Amino acid sequence: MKQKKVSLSDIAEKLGVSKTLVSMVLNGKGDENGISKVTQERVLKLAQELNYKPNQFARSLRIGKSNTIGLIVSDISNPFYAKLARYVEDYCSLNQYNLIICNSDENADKEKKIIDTLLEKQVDGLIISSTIEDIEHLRKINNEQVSFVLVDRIYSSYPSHYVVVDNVFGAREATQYLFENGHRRIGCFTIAPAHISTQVERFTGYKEAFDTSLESFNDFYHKIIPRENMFKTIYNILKDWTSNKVMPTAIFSANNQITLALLEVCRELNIHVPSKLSIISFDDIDVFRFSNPPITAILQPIESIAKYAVETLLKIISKTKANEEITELYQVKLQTNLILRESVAKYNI
Amino acid sequence: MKQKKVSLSDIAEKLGVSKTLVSMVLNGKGDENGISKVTQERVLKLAQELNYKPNQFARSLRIGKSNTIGLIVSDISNPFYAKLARYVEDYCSLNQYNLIICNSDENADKEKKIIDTLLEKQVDGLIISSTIEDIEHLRKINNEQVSFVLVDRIYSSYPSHYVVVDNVFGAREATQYLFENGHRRIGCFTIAPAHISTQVERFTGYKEAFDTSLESFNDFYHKIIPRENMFKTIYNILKDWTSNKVMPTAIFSANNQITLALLEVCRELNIHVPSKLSIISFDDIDVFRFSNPPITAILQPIESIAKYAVETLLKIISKTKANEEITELYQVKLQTNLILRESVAKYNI
DNA sequence: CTGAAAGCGCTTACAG
DNA sequence: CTGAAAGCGCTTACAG
Repeated sequence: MKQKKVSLSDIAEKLGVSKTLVSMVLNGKGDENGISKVTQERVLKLAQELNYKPNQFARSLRIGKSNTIGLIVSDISNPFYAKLARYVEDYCSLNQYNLIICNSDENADKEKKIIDTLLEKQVDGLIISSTIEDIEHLRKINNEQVSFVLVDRIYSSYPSHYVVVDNVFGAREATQYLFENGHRRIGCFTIAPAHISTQVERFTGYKEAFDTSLESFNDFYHKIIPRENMFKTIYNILKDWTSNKVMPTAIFSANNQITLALLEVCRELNIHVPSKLSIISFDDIDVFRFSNPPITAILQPIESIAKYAVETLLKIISKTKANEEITELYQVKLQTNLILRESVAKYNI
Repeated sequence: MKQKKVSLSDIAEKLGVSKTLVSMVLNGKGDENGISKVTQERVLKLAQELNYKPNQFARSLRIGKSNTIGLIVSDISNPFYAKLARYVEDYCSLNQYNLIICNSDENADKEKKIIDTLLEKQVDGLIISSTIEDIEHLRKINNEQVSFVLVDRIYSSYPSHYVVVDNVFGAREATQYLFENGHRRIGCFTIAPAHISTQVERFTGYKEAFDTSLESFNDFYHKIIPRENMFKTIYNILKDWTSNKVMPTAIFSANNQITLALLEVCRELNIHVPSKLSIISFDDIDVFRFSNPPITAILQPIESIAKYAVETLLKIISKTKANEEITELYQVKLQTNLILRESVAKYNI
């Protein structure tokens, strides 16, 4: 049988003092309120003995602050988000904040529900890698109670605080690298849903590389891969390209999950990487270091993303609590790094 | 500027009814309390309009239940725990529970602090992959307020609810597979700290395989790898074995992180896998499907672990709340599956 | 059918 | 130096 939890009044009663006093002492405000050392000692000692743990609900209810923030990502088991979540957690606990992590599964309705639940839980703020297309909803959140900062994905048409990576730059650099290695027929795979900013921007970067390389561009080689049946979809695309003798010599993959599926398809179809097909991928996950061949990839500074996101959010939260007007928008854009490995071959020019 | 949150009394006031009534209607208890349909409609409508969100702190404080559970793992960015967390999250939300995930970093003190924080947050229960060696602390938790179930790791000397995998079986089957392929000099790498039950059990399974194969066993080939400097440690071990001409022909690795480091070392030392060294690993992570060569691995049924853990915990919680005596211990042990790939070669007998 | 009141466990002005 | 009282936003016996 569980024992009853001990509360402030339990301590106060046993000591014959008031709850006020106990509360002050336990919150380190004993000195500033001139509570005698002796009394403080007694309180501390008994709290220790009884293994007293303040009820955070009561506390939060009273002071109107939960010291909790929520993180919403599409899928925590995706290595990119797993790492991101880990670092966000780290920076939260560094600042005495708790974190609640939620998965939206790339489903806008689910994300909206999650936001509602999180608001009911009175989180002080939100870090969101949003999948919602409808900007109105974000506006609604903003008008409501919480501060939030967007990570990873943003809405170009809606100004907000955000911490992202320069996807255009990263994608362009990668595609240019393919050009430098002699490739001209370069495919681009992005992942559905197509409106997600990362995918839009990476496609833009890919496209821009054609301009800087003075190559004419058409989007024949751009394919949007649905999340379900990635393997099958890619399989059919490659089959189609080969049989029509228009197989590209290189593919820029804008998402790590797509790259994994692409690698499997290549294995299945006996398309050797990189001699028959060069591959370059966004995100640098563990698999790419160990795969055959190791994959040339665009590394995102995940820890920095997490750090800036948490710091920005906490800054906004404290300003809001202090009733300060927030005039500026905190917008951080970080650089990517191209990690050269062995999945890109020179194409004979 | 954020608008003030709307509360029950706001609604009650505007409608000229009591908070009681509003609360009842919003909790779906309108009918059973015989609130007229019309009134119910009005309440529901206004709540909707005002975008009312019940304050869960107040609610939880009042009813003494948070509908939140905590999950403690060593590192959420380890793919095994990332997947586990994902599934636990799924089963939680399926049951209207929220989840708080924390990382202990294999640090017992940190884990204890996390447990305290979680208790202050009034979680209804805990799912723990514990790194604490000192059983007394667990006993303390048990005597306190929360129900908990252990996952992944257990304490053989301390009876508790748990959901684990049959590590002995998995390790034995894997090692036997090496024997069947002609190997006799078989190494075993476990990860520190050595007291963790998974590592102990996997070593036991490895050892048992020698018995069933009628081979004499000595622990010369068993090495405990510290978490820091895995690469360097393994590097030195392999160097040492080769120069002393006692290099094993196969290694059973009891942890996926070790396997990754081992793979890197082999690459560095030009030890070809599997022709020079066969490798078999616990945990089946993405990398193993794509690595060169693909790694033969022991698959844990992560989703089932999560499912049973959540279900068990919720069962215990509801019994406790109902003041029922919990007489039996819920202990689930699940089977592993050996996934055959290409990292084990036949050793000429 | 509906409401007044108590209470969950805290913190914080205010008073002495 | 210390305490009584109010109040955060809910739910729930209880009364009518």
